[in-house]
Amino acid sequence: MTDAAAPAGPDAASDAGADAGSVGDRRVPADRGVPYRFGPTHPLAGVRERHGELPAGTETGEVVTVAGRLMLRRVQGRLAFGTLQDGPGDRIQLFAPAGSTPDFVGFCALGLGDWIGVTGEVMTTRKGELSVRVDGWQLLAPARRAFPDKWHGLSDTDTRYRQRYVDLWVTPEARETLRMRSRLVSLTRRWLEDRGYIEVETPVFHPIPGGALARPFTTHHNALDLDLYLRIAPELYLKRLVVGGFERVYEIARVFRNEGMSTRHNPEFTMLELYEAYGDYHVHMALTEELVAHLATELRGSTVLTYQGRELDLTPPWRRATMSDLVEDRIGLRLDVATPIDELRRACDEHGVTWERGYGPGKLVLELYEKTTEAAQWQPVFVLDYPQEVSPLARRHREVPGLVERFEAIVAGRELCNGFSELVDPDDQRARFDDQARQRAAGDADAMAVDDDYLRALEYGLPPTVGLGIGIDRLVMLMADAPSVRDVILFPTLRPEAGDPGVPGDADLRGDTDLRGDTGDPGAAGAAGAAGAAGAAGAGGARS
RNA sequence: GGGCCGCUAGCUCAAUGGCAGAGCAACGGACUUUUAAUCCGCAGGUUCUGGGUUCGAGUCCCAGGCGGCCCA
Repeated sequence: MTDAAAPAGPDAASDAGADAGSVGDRRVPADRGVPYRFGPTHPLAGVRERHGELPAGTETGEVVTVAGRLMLRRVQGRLAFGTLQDGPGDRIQLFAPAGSTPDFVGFCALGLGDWIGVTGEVMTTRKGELSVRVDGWQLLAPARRAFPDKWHGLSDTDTRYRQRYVDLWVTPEARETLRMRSRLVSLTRRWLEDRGYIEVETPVFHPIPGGALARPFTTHHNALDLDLYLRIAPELYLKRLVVGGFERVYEIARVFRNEGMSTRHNPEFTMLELYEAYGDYHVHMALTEELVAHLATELRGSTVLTYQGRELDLTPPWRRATMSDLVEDRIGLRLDVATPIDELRRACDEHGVTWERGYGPGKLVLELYEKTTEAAQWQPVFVLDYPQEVSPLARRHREVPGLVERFEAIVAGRELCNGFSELVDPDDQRARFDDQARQRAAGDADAMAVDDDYLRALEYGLPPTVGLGIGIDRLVMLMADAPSVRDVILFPTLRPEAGDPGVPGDADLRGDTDLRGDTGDPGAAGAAGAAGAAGAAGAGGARS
């Protein structure tokens, strides 16, 4: 590997280096002298691995080609030092004596943040700092905007989220968190596939929003002249696949819920959903705790970790407790779906839980649990056996009337996952849908609608099946010790920046437009407001 | 939706109601072993927006925008 000729050898690099001397002038077109391809021989961590501890003043004789951004620079007359950083966040010093560095002046004129490629011998300085001597170098991309303060980085969270491309360079925690997310997803895929699960992709556009109690986003298909919903859950499609004979399926699904935003809620988020034929909810409780323990071990080196300064022990098995038991522990009242409704309402009033007339006993119990008990659970616990009233897709409890075989794992006071023995009886499912439709008609925007095709699928036969949804964003928050969901999402949903010309005029969004600039008549766009006019102006400007 | 906090140079931050500043970055110069290099010089502003109070507003008041935290 290392002996292979570097695509940009010292000679080639020095030629380009001479050309790059003009780079100090930021008005030069961005790709002047920038190659179409570059071939680093090692990531910076690789250079460090190969030359761990060397005495000061060593010349290794090994020539490497590395690339990254110039993050620091110390020019000292006839000798210059630079600090190169690469994508994974590793750094190495560049050592550039005027006598041997091609276009030394150009090298010294590089700006902080510029991408460069460097070829040279690995060595250590008199102080023992591992360095690459700049025998050849090449500009790969100038940073035409000033990089943030080299010491303080970015502090404004808004800017960090909006300009993640900068944040990832200057905020190590952001880089580590978001790279950890990627590894977590990858590990999850491998782990599931090792257990016979196959990954599928089901539609994002749903004619009927289903699979969860949540408010959907709407969109419109022009050619079909059809309103569609962005999915709030992939659940009903995945269970169709179990009917179709995919006995173990999973999807890492981006879902969309048109609800409030907070440190725990982004309008679009990622849910792992999986379904396993022949299993009941005990199967997926075991799977959940094993998967999470596996991820914790791989990502954090232990199943015991700290989240926001508090210890969290994810070692299986996790505690299992019924909702009624947990509520009783918390507020000292034995309540369940068989409790008279007046008593439940009184308990709500006593604990400051708001309720509505339409709430049945199940909804009241759930509200009480969520408002008084859920956030108090820190160590992982499987909360078992939810009211049927609030679980329209879950199978009746095999022993307790009015309940279903459903569980949620609560970790650090928050719901991490939700699973249940799936409702397999089409008649029962139709009754549940009808009940939901009544609630919907009564004004509950979160309630489900009847999905006839799903019922038809059930009529072909869904075997005993268990299903599970795990919130990937929240899982990453736990693993990365992140306080906000926005820290684990590369580009969290934000309002557009003020004066953002990126919003096209309303006319541009209608069907038969050919060119944005031509249809955005500022006069006609008057009703569409300033954003429309700005959009048209922006498009026109870009074309001139 | 409510409460509190924040918004000043590219970045990080100052500024009793009295000439809007510093460090870093940029720009010019010195410097051959630095580690956030150092030193000299120079330039940089719609103080988020719009009103108001005042002789005078970054600062006080009102409205709005964006963000953060807490609550619902």
